[in-house]
Amino acid sequence: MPRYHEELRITSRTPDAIAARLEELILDGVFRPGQLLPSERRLSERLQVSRASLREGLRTLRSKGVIETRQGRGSVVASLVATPLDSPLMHLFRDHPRTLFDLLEVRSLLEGESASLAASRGTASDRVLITRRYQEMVDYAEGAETIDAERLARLDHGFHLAICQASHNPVLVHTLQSLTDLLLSSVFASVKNLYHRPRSREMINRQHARLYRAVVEGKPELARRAALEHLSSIGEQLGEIEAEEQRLERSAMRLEGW
Amino acid sequence: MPRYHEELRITSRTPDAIAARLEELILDGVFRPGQLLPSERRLSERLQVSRASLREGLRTLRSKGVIETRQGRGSVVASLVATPLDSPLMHLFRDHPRTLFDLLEVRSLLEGESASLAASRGTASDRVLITRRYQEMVDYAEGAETIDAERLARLDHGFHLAICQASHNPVLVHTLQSLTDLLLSSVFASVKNLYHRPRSREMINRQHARLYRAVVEGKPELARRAALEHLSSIGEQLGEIEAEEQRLERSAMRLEGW
DNA sequence: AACTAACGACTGGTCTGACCAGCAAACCAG
DNA sequence: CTGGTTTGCTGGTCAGACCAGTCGTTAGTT
Repeated sequence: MPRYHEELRITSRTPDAIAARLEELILDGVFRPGQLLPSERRLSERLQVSRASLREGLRTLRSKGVIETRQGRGSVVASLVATPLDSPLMHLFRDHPRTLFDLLEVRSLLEGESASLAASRGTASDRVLITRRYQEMVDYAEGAETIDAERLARLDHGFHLAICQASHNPVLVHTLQSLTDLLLSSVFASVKNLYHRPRSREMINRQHARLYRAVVEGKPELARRAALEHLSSIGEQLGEIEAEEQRLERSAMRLEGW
Repeated sequence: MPRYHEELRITSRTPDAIAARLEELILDGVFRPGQLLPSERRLSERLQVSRASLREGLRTLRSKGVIETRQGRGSVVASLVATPLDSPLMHLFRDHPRTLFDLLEVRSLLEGESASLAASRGTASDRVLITRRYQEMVDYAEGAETIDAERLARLDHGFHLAICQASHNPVLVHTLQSLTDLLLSSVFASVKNLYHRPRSREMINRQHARLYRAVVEGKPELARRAALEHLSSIGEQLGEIEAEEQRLERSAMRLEGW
């Protein structure tokens, strides 16, 4: 029996409407890159269409590269941009550490805007997600007796990502994401060190708390300032660590008779 | 009962194999542009696959623009002249104009920062280069009797790029560059229209002049504001043009008896 | 207790046969 | 000849079935 579910019929053919609807959901952040979509059976039931039509809709998304599907597993939202590990910038970073600060400069700008938008545009469910990420991070930072820097870094990243996604600007999410990837892949070692220094960790915790409060309480300008200060202080810490490493390296070089 | 027609199973999933096979037939000239394909029932029988799979295959071709289908008529091979360049999230831009504003939002932020940095950090030689680009652009805009929109767009872009480079932040240059590419490749037609509208062109000229002066005179905040206003006004203009095009498209659809 | 093999409950992939909706040519009454 | 109706095609959609990977759990073995 053909259905007349208005929402999916108005625009055009059913499968095209399905594809458009799913794309919207992705843009709205309901389905996020890397996330597993509901199963075909569930989706077709939810959208009130047959699985055949649903599948045709999914197929157009697949051919556009928006989702990836594997039998037995499901469909996941593809990351909007494949970050080429060998990007033109990577070389700059290896050869010229000063670009690290250039990177942080741009990131500050984007993180600040992102926090501000999250505070002003964030929905209730965004705040729930942000809170969850924040709690996970705090729980681990305070609960664990031995801290795995890599894991903490991941939780930290998750927290910032949640805030960014609450900005409801996919372009912003994407841009910030790729810059973060760049940062992590170039100075990951230093970032790890950051979490090993008790003084740095304390400061980071305080800044996270301020940022978190500003965002969930919907105070854009406060959120922006908190993000900016957070980033700039991280920049300083990273600078110290880099300098330290260079001193170590140079003394090692002297030891080796250079 | 599932079939095991070797020819269509070896490579991959059935519908993909179908799409590939049909593309081959088109390339071989068996089906020519403009020609009506056999009906779905006939094709599915001929290729020994179910109509559902055949339809998924056809849908892939449709989303690639290889065929066009109308209910009650059939599917015809599209003239395969224009091969549009494909990007993962290009489709999102075409199908969801709202992301255009997300893009402009981020670009404004970066252009503003870029202008501000250029004003505060720019060296004498930076100012020389910026001035040169600005002059080239103004000379062409005022001197030529017939204006080539594409050339003007290139000069415009060169001006903004010179400013961005004066910020002395390679990361900023790179990020802004990639966003600009994205913008141009998604709405290039609209951008061109921008230069064809006398009112828009005048406004752009005035804004360029203000931005230029602020930068070379070393006034960061003024430069940022000029850039922001420039971008936001361009956003408005693009919005108008897009809306106009949609109106044209819709009336064309009515003409065709949709 | 630790490993492994088998099970079961998912997932997507495919098939079938049915009915609806649009189109066009054949047909028939005026 | 003209205009409306019938008829048989087309794609569009649906429900329900079964096949085929995947993964967590559980029962059996070592």
